[in-house]
Amino acid sequence: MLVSVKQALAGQPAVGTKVEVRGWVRTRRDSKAGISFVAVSDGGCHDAIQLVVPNTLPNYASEVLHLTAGASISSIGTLVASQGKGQAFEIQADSVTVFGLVDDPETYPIQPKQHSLEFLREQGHLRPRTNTFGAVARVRHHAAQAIHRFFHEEGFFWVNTPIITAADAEGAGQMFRVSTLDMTNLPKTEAGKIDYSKDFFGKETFLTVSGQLNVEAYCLALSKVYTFGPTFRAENSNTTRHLAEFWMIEPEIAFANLNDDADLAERFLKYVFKAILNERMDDMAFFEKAQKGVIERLDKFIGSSFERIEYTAAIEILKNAKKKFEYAPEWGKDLQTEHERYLTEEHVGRPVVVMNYPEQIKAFYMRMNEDGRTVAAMDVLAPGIGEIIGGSQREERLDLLDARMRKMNLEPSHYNWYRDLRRYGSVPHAGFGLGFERLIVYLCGLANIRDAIPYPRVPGWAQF
RNA sequence: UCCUUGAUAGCUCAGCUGGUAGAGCAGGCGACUGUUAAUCGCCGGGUCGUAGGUUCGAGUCCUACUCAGGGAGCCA
Repeated sequence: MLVSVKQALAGQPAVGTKVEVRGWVRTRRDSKAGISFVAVSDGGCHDAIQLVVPNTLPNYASEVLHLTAGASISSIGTLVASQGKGQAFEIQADSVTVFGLVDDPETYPIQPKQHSLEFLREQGHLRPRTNTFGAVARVRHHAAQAIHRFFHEEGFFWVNTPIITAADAEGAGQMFRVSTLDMTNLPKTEAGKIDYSKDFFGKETFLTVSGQLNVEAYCLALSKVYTFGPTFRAENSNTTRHLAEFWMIEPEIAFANLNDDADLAERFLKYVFKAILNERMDDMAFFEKAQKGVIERLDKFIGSSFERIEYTAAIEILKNAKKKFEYAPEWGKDLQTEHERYLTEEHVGRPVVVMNYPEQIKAFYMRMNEDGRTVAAMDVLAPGIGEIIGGSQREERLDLLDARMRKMNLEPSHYNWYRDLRRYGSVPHAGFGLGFERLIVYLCGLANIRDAIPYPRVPGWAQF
């Protein structure tokens, strides 16, 4: 019977049964005792199963001895308890069928050795065969499943907001243009500008930078909703934390305030972290070897309650801190990464929610507080990474929303459908945004976000 | 975009005050072995990122460019 490598490693279905496994060779070791040991991985779990291949097989000399890392095979044999150390079970092979050998083993990029992550980024089509990227892919899948499961269990509906949009959701952020116009022969208006009425949608269109505004409309109908999909930013950011194409999770809850939002963020993160520790301990153990403390970090995160601090209080804490900062903390300015790390790592030593920021540094849709100078915004800061979630209570009062838009030089009439939501049965509501890849970076202890997504897109790089 | 570091064999790297290139791994061959990214021996493998310049002579010094890493800003 056909079994997965994962099953075989667990001795399933039972020692003594004839099983078939299929996968890719990791290593081959020959013994003159008349056998070869072939480690085979099918990617379904971290470890490879060991095949014990006797030299009596008809294709032993012609094929088995030419197996190198990356070759694809299937093998039928008997599942047995291993005589060697290092694995509990192995397969005593009766046959080995080769699907594809490696053309030129010397230049096959994925060798049984440590590769640099930079090198592997240039091998985007082969890097999923490595331990690291196999593990990242599996953790990513389980995280995505846990996220959907969390929201589903809490009564949320998944809303698929559009990828192609006409407006800039936050009035900030460079967008990728979507157009079918002939770039070598652009239609012009009488004023000499590009005539987008001739374009596919009859107007200027872009790839979305956030699904938030769209999902708010569904929130004010279905009460609890979330988005989980791709997002695009054309910023020229060359950092370990930015991608031009990334996946974002944005829940939105009606009849809720900022405290409800922070509660949701806390339940959400703990649920997902718990799921990964329960479901992917094999891969987490592997990451632990590369980055000591990643498991403990998640354990502590799950076990601690989030500290909540007012922005104004946070500034005071930073001003009174003995630590010297490169940028002096000052009320009215955004917290620097060094400030965020200090608050969460040194001052409280567990996750922190900073709440109620000065209005001038936050987006137009965030709700004005009673004090008239702060808005109901929050950032969740985590030890070891800093900001992991940003959210807010939304401004549900039309007059105040319009006032803030004008203050930020946005034309309210361009947002009429969004303003309608405040005219017809408006309610207090709140939500937050989370970059999925940043979550993966944190879970796996990765250093660069380009390794948290299968095919990273960043300025100057769109290979594969 | 700014600052900074780097680019030498398929991969990871060494190569001093300039004197025309080395190791480990991988690959091939052999030895040995129920082996664990095995071990040992031998062999093949390089336009030193690109283009100029200085010099009798450049991997090494200078200039420009390209690409990459790290940091910053922006943010998720």
